[in-house]
Amino acid sequence: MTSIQAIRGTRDILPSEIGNWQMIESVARQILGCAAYQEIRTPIFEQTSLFERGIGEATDVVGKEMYTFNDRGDRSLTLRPEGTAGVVRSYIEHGLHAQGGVQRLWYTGAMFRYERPQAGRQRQFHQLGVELLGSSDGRADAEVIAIATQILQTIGLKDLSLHLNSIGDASDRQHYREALVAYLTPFKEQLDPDSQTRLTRNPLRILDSKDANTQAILGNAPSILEYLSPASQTRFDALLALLADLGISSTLNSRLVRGLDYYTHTVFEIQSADLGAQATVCAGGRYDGLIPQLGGPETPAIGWAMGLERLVILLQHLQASPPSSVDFYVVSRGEAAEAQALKLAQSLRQAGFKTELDLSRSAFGKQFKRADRSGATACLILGDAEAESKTVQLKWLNSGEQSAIAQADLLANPQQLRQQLTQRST
RNA sequence: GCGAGCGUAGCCAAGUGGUUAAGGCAGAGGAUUGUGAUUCCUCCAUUCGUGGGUUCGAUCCCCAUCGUUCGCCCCA
Repeated sequence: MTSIQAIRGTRDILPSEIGNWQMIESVARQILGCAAYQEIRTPIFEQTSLFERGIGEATDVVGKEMYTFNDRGDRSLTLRPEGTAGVVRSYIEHGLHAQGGVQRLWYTGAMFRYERPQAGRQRQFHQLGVELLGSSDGRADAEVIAIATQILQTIGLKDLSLHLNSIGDASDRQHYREALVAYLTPFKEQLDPDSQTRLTRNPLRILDSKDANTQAILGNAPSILEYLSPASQTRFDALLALLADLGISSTLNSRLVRGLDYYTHTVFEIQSADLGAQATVCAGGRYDGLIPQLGGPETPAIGWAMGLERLVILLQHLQASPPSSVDFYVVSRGEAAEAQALKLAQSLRQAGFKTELDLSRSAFGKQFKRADRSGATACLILGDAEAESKTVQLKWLNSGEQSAIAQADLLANPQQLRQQLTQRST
């Protein structure tokens, strides 16, 4: 193809598949509204240093996946690879912490990572996420997880599993890191090549290596849970009890570590077995250290993000996006009738009826065929005779019944018309 | 960034080193100049992602490139 096509790793969401997207957004909006979360919209690009400092210079996301460029003023900018950093920047910049108490925020939008496209992974993708800032209470962790679960359930997904872990505070993690390195170093030569380099750069990441041999070696490795301080341990136990009390089942996974540097204590993922290699549909955790690190006041916080493309893929496995059908399909023929048809269609729309006007000027037979295919409940017919008498033929498409009615009377009783439509549509 | 598979119309597809590139769906027109089923007829790829090479000749073989799919890395 020499014609212009969408950039690699980007996708058009076409009208035929938009239904699931809109459904997810409206479900999330409704649930988050009920939980008193407020939407926040932050810019799609930010100073590069925000992500370098927030996400961590050593992470792959920052190291090799960012869309970074210099603008005409020679500032280094980056298309956001995730949502939390921007929200936190905004929180600090506008002093939202000074408004007292906790802030419950949510966002949705496009994110960008320069990666090789694959099932459930694109370069431009969409996330929906929440951030609960200003509380270190275990109930905050439980609330946020419960909301994620509720959203996923309400949009109709099943067979999801919640994986949960605590990675403690910075000092817990430091002690554990040393213990893990001490355990793995004797096996260094037997580890897969990636894990060998991670041994010095980011040893915790070895835990979720997919290499079978590495996993076998990890069988006897120390667990992070043994290195939690008493306070961290108490905190985690409390969260487990709260979740159990909410009826949310979870799997404890001491190998679960997250890719971004800012996480502390609670980390979790919600996975589907139905997505191939990209199984995680929602992931998040607590990030008590991030806000001070970005220049804000000491503020504990927790959040998560869902990958919307992945949700849509799962929904498509369940059922096709529901087709939209119209109430009235208006066919007309002849100059006067066409003009009246346009007016009639417009008044139906103003009254809230979904109305499609045939613009083809082709034979009535063709227009009826299109009416049929549009899935319309009823067809309105205007020809020379109707134009003359200011009437319209109203035809119910699934029964074929047809009757004439004065144009002026069609909307005389909109409630009744709506009722008829509901009855006659199958 | 690495590895493997694939690229024929809007969609799904068959196909072969030789020349008019099956079929189906969708679409357009007509049989039916005011009534949607069905049926029937006609039309809808000078071209097989793109560029180059081998060849008397390439959609088919080779190379490159782009895209895509799956996996690795990593992540939502």
